[in-house]
Amino acid sequence: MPESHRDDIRNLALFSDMAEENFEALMRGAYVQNFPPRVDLAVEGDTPDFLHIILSGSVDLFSSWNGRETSMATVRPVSTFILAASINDAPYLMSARTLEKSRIVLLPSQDVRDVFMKDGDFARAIVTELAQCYRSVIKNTKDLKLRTSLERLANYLLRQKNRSGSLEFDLVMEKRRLASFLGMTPENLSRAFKGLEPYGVKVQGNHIVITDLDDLARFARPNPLIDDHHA
Amino acid sequence: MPESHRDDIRNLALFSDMAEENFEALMRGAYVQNFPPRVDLAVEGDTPDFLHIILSGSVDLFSSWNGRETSMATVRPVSTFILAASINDAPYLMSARTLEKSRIVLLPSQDVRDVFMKDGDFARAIVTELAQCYRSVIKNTKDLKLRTSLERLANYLLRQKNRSGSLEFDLVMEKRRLASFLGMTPENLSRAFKGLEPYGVKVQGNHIVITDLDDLARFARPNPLIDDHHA
DNA sequence: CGCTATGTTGATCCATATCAATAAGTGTGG
DNA sequence: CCACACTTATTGATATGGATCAACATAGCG
Repeated sequence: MPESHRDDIRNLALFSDMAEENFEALMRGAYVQNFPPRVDLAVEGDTPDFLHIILSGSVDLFSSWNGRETSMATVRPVSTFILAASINDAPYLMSARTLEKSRIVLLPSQDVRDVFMKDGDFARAIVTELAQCYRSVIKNTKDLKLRTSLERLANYLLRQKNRSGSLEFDLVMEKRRLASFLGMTPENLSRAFKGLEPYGVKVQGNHIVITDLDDLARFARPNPLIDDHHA
Repeated sequence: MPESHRDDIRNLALFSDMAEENFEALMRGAYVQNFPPRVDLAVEGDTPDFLHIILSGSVDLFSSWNGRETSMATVRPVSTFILAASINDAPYLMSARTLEKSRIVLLPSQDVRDVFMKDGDFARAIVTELAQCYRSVIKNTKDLKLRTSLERLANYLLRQKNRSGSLEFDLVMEKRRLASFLGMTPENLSRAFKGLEPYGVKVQGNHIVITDLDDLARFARPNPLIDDHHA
C-alpha cells in the first residue's frame, strides 16, 4: 500500500489514536482495490469479511425488501463503512455499491476485531465513531417521521448550502437517488423542486440557486437536533 | 443503593466486564430515584448530565419538531438509555418521559466518561451496546422506508408474537403510542387493525390473537434484516 | 359516578404513489 | 463524430394511502 494512503487512513479519527504497532498490524492485512462504477461491494445479509475504507469515489448504501429498494446513505472519502457489522460479526443490514470509480481499502474484519480486543484506544475511537453514526441515523429517523417530503427537501438543500458554503451549488447525487434517500419517488421530487420555487429555490439540471435564504429557512425550519450533522 | 440493584446493573452486558474498582467508582456517584408516570427525565437539546439505567417501569423516548411529536422507542428494564449522548457529551436528540411508575438509576455522565477513558473493557462493552443500538435504528429506518403502515403493523405483531412466544398476547403500549411509534395516526392504526382481520388477526381492546399465522406471515413477509431485533 | 383521555367510525381532504407519455441527457459502437 | 439505445428527468392524469376533522363510544381514574 502506498505511503500516502497509509497516512490518509492513519489520520482518520478512527485510527489516529491507536498504538503504532497495532496500526501496522492492521495495515499488513489490508489491501487497496480500485472498483469501476456500479460494482456491488457487499450485499445485505452477507457476513462482513472486511471493514471498508473509501479513499476516493463514492459508495451508495441501500436496502431492499419485497422488491422495493431505498438508498440509506452515501459514503464519501475518507471514511469507513459497515463498521458496526464488522465489529459485531453480524450480517450486513445494507448493501454497498460503488457509484463511480472508487478506490477502497479492505481490512479483514477478523484483524479489526483482534486489534479492537487488545487496543483500548482503538476501542474508544470506535465508540466515538459509532456514537456519531447512531446519532446520524436518529436524526434521519426524525427527519422522516416529523417532516413532509417538501420539508425534507427544503432542509436537505439548506444542509447542502451549509456544506458548500454558498447559495449556489450542484447536487452531489442523481435526483433519482436523492429522491430515494429522502424517501420519495423521482416524480414527487421533481414536483417538490417546483413546490420550493415560491420560497426562492431555482433549479437548472443539478445546479441549485437559493435566491431567498430567509424565505426558504422560514419554510424549512431547520433544527440542529435534526440537521446539524456531526453535532 | 441496595445490593440487589447493584447486581442488576453489574449483570448488564455494558457493565459486566469492567474492572471491579471502576464499577465501584461508578456506583459511588450513582443514585436511584423513583418517578411517577409522565415525568420528563430529559428534554431533547439538553446536555446529558446523567446516563440513565431503568430498573423498573418503562420510559418513552420521543422527539418533536415544529409542533409535531413522534415516539421513537420504549425503554424497558433492565437497560440503559441515551448512552451515545452521554459518551459524546452532545445534546440529547430525544426526550425521555416515564410511562408508568419507574425506578431509575442516574450515573453522572462525567463519571461514565472518566471510566470510559481508563477502562478498555468498559469501552469495548460500550462498542457492543452502541453497535446494537445503531443496527436497531437502521432496521427501523428500513421498516419505515420500505413498508406501508399496514405492513409495519403486521410485522410488529409478528415480532410481539415472537417475544411473547404465543399467538395470543397483549399490546405492551397504548395504541396511541403504538401508532406514533409505527409512524401513523391513531385513526389509521384503528383501521389498520381492521385491515389485518382478513389475514387472521383478532383484536379486542389491547388483546391480540393471531388465528392464522401463515396467512399473516405471507402478507407481512418478515425479514431478519429488519425484524430480528438483537441480530 | 362523572370527568377526561383514549379509541373507534365515518366523511372528506391532501400528500404521495402510480401509470403513462415525452423530453433530455449520456454512453456506446459503428 | 454521429446515431442509436438506454437511462434519467419531467409533466400530466389518476389512484390510493394516510391525515384530518368530527362525532361518538369506551375505559380508566379521582
